Amino acid sequence: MEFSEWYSEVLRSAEVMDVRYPVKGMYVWMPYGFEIRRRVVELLRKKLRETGHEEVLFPTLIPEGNLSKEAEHIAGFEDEVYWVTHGGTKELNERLALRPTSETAIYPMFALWIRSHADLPLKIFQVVNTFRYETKHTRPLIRMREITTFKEAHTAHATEEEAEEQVREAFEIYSWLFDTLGIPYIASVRPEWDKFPGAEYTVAFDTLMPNGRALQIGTVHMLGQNFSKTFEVTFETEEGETEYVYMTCYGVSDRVVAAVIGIHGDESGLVLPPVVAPIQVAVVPIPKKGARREVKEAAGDVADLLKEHGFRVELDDRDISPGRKFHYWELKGVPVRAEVGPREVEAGTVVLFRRDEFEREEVDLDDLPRAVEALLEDVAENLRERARERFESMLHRAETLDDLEAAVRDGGVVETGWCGSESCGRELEERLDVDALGTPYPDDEPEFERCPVCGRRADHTLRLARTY
RNA sequence: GGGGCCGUGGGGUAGCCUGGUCUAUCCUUCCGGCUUUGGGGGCCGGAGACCCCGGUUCAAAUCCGGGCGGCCCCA
Repeated sequence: MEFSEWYSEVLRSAEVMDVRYPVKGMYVWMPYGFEIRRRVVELLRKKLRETGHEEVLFPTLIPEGNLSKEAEHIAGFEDEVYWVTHGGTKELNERLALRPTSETAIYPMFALWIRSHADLPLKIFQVVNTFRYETKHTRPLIRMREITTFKEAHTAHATEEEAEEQVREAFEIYSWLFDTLGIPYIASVRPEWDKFPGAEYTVAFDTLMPNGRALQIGTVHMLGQNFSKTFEVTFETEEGETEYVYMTCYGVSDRVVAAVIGIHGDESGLVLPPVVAPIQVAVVPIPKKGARREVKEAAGDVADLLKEHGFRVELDDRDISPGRKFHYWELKGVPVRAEVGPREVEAGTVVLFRRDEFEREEVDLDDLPRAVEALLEDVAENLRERARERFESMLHRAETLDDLEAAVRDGGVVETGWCGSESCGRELEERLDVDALGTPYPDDEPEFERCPVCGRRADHTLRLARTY
C-alpha cells in the first residue's frame, strides 16, 4: 500500500484523528490520538523545565503593527496569515493576525520584562496552536492550517556566545526527544534562502518517512540581534551601558507525532514506543467452555498486578473473539499484549506478545512485572534500532549530476559537494526537483572534491531530498 | 502556480454515461438475541446514505452552474 494511503487509513482506523472536520487543513484529535499527543508534550515539557525554561501562554491574536515590524519576518509570512478584521459587525481599527508563529507577540513583552543583565538569560516556552493559510496540499499532522501543538521556546541572552550556547542546548534537547521516541534524524543548517524569516541562521532536524520523503520535525533559530533591535529589547550591562539582547527561538510541532506514526508503523497499523503509548499492555483473556470464570479472574489478576507495578494496562473483557482483540490491539500499536487462557491458568504463566516483532514468550506469573519491564525496554530499543537502520539505508552520496539524478530517484537524502553559492544550490533544487536541506550540523567538513554544478572546489556538503 | 479526478449510511462501494419501480446495491461496522471464543466465528432480527446552494425538467443520486471538501499529477 502506498504510504499516504496507509497513513490516512491508520489515522482513521486507529482513531488518532478524524479528518472529516469541514474546514480544509484542520482536523480533530480523537481521544486515543490525544493521549499520544499529550505524552509527547509532557516529555518535552519536563525536559524544558529541567533545562531552565519557564512555561508561559501568550494570546492567539497579534496586532498587525507588531507583526509587520520586522520586514524580513513579515515578508516570509504575509501570504499565509489569517486576519481577524471584524468584531461582530464592526470593522476593527487595526487588523489582528492569528499567530503564524509568536515572535512578534512575545518580543514586545520581552522589551518590558528585561531591564538589566540580572534578568538574563530569559528562557520561556509555550504550547500553542498556530495558523497558516497553507496553499499546498494539506495533510493531517504534516501540513495543517491550524498547527495544534506548537511547542515553541524563546530565549534572550546578554552575549552572542551565550546565544550560540543556547542553540547548542536546544539541539541537545530535541536530539534527546527524538532519540527517546526512536525517531532517526539528521540536523542541517538550512540554506540562506530557506532559513526562518528574520533569523541569522536556522538549524533544522529532518527525518525520513517510509516513502523516502524528508520531514522537517524541528527547527532552532539563531536570531542574533535582529528582533531585539526591531522590538527594542535592551538591557543594562554591569558597566551601565544599554545593549540589545541576543535571541534564539526553537520549536517542534505535531509533526513529531506524524513521524512516530509513519516511521514505526507497519501493515498491521500503529506501533507505538512504550513511553508514549496510551496503553502499554493489553490483557486478553482466552475463555474456554468450562473454564470461563477461572480465565476471567486470572486475566483480571494479571491486569491488576501490572497496574500495581505502574504499567498502563487495559483488560479487554469485551464479548468478542480473542482473534478480533488481537487485531484490534495491534492496530492501536499497543507494544505488549498479555494472553491468558486455560493453559496459562493451569501452568501459572502468561503469554507475552510483542507488537514490533510479532513474537511470543511464556513467562511465570512471579516473573511477570520484571519480564514486562524488560520487554518494553526491548521494544523501545528495537524500534529505535530498526528505524535507524532503515534511515541510514536511505542516506546516499553522489558526486556528479548523473549520479545525483539516479540517487534522488531512490528517495531519501542525497549528500553532495557544494561550492556554497546560492545559484548552484538552487540549480540543484530545480534540476533534481528536490529541496536543499542544507549543510551538516554541527560540523560541515569538506567531504567532496567539486561542486557538481559549477565544478569549483566543494567547501561544503549539501543535503538534498524531496520533502513534505 | 498549472492540469486532472472524485464526493451515495460510521468505513468501503453499485447505480450516474442513456433522468422515471431507487421504496437506492453489496460488503463491513453498529444495536438486540442465541450460540461461540488459542489469530478478524455462525445464525436470526434491527438501525443507518445520495456534500451544500441554485438551475433545467412533469420528474434529478443521475444533466448544468457555483460553493465547500477530498485525492492525484506536473512546475
